[in-house]
Amino acid sequence: VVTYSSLIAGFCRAGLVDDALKMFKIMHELKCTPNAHTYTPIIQFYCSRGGIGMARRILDYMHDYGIVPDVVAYNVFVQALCQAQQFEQVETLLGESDEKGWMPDSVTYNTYINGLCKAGRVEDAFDQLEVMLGNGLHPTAVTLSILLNSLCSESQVVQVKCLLEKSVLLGWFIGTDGYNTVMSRLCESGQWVAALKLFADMVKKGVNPDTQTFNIVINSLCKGGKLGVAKCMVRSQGFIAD
RNA sequence: UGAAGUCAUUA
Repeated sequence: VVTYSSLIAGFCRAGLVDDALKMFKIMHELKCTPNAHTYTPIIQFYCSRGGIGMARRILDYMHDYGIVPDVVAYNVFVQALCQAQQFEQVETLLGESDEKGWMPDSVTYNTYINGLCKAGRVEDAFDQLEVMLGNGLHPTAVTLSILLNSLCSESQVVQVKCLLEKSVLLGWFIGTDGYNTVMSRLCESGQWVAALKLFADMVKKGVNPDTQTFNIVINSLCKGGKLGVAKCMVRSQGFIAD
């Protein structure tokens, strides 16, 4: 199964569904039973091409044939629903999760929250965050990055600073990814001074900048013509340029 | 599972 699932994933990634589907035939001949890993890439392929109906049919098929779709399979589907802005469908799907035998995880909610944010429904996104927390799930680095990202595009630096402070009170740890998100929003509006301040902030708090952090800052310095400072940054301790 | 599939931020 692992061998064929890997092949199927590879074909799907390359856009070659037909070849992927041929693998199912071979598996059948070998009496090799597909599992959720086997089907998920196929579901994702159709989802990425707007084939939500097809994806749904595959999920139903799996269910009928006793290959219970797991949380990853559903997460792929949730993302497609979000991209199509079919949020009521997401609600329905989550509501039925119990009887369908799966439990939404942090990726499920991250996907949903991100979809709502991107659709401009930030209030709803925060409601879902509450639901997520109510289900005993902790916000991950990705959750925070999603929220910070939307707050940065919605409002101004001041409010983001508030969130950075509040995050400590809430016990949420904003790490490298969270800072990267905020800094890239700042840089995109040419606020490289604020970005550099934040850079200093994170170092002070013991959050280690990674290669992406440096790239974000260096990129904005270059765009702003601050080539000297940019060159300095490249020579920084612990930075591995890529 | 220490082998396969899903979410955000830079280029």
